[in-house]
Amino acid sequence: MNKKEKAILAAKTKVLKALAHPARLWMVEQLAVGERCVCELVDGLGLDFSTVSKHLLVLKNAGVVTDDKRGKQVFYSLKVPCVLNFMHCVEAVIKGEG
Amino acid sequence: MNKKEKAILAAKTKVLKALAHPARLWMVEQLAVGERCVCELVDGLGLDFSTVSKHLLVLKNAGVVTDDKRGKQVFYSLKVPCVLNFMHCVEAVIKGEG
DNA sequence: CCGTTATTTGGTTATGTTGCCAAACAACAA
DNA sequence: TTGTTGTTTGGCAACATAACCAAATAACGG
Repeated sequence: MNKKEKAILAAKTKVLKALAHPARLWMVEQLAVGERCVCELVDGLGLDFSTVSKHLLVLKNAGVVTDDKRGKQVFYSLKVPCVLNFMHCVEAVIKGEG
Repeated sequence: MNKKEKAILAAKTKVLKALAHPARLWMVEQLAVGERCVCELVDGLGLDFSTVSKHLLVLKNAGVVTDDKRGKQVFYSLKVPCVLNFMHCVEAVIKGEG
């Protein structure tokens, strides 16, 4: 495995890691429906504002979501909708497990 | 979010977490080509046997791979090939980043 | 300007993950 | 049986992650 291959692997891992947390995955599924402000996500999750904000930063750094500040609120939306397609496969894995 | 929804979310997260490590992702990509014994994966990764074995256990517990002992060797293979399809999407995310 | 609301940043503590080593186990050969 | 090879398990030290609180920042209204 050379350096370039390692870098690609690290980049892919970053995306997967970003999705691999219940709160973040839930938010991604919400954003699939449509954009949400941070406050809506906080309400839905029942976590601290700061915690949600940090989770959103992880998703943003991974390139999964974008943010758009409008007035006092920040709206997040899904940047790459195909992310959801592979949830079907994840569900297939879960069923194969039982 | 009720208990059932939380359980489903946790199950999905387990699969994503299993994939969200460079060594494990690399192994999954290898297994997509065909089954491999642990020793081949150890050689490819340059990690300790015990480390690789534990990574494989994570993938197995997540339902991503299966193992088959033949003689002294254990062969691992991809249980749910669709897992690879979504790598295309992950690559799209990476490109969107640059 | 001052206060209020929405969000982010910093810091701390608790918890989880990773990798190595050593030891145990399993299958086979001598 | 003893040795050898391939693999798993247990344990520990290093490091990463997640949650909360408190404080900082940003946008707006009075």
